[in-house]
Amino acid sequence: MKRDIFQAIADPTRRAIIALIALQAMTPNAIAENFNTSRQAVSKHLRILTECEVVTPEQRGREIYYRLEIDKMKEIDEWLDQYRKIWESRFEQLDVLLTELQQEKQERKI
Amino acid sequence: MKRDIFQAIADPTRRAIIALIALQAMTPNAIAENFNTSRQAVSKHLRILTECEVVTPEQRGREIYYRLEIDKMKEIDEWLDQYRKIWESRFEQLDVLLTELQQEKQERKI
DNA sequence: GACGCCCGCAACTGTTTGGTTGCATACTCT
DNA sequence: AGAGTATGCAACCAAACAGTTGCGGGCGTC
Repeated sequence: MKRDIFQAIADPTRRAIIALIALQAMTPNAIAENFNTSRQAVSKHLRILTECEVVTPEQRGREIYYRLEIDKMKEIDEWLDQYRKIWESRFEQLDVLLTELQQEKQERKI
Repeated sequence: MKRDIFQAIADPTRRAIIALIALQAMTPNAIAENFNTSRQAVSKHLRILTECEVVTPEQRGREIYYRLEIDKMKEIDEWLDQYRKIWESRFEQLDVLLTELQQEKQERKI
């Protein structure tokens, strides 16, 4: 079964889990208490997130803390980069257009 | 039916379509020719992408050109921003740690 | 107007997914 | 060792999804 980061963030519940554990690792029970979902549902999402390596389990006694692998988020950032270039170049084009219009205005004044 | 940009990019075929039409609008047939998929399969993905407003159809004669709404990509960028802050702060912490180690080294030399 | 493209829509199929329920395992505390 | 807690795993279900097939409606050319 091939999973990727994009599938991981496709589900709103999973995005909520990611946001929740971003700042500090949490246990499945603690996560489930934070929004109205059953522990088992959270557990299934955590399994998927673990498979995607977005999240890493850390056993501490009888509890398992799940920690966000922030580096995986960078993968999305890298993928987005190709489009960032496009919207930045569009912005530059708009900028060029605006300055051209400004120049025309100036020339007409003369 | 609620769709969002994250569902749009969850499917690899859809990411390929997005990448394909990023630079210039294309028709469903033209898109389908670019990778081994049927026209109808592409058409279904385009419908989902249209519902997510990632893509906009433009009728020209009997052809329909699909154009990428690059601004929708910015939404992902904005969502990613909260995590970007985290990994940047981690990097800074690492930096602080390194300079501290460096200082200790210096002090020991004295 | 008739034919040939380009395309969306509806019906159908096999697969995946999100969620629930029940059970087994492992650790902690007394 | 026994009770209680934290958790994963398998089985099951309904809904969603990706893809195929067939059909009908525009548009353009002859």
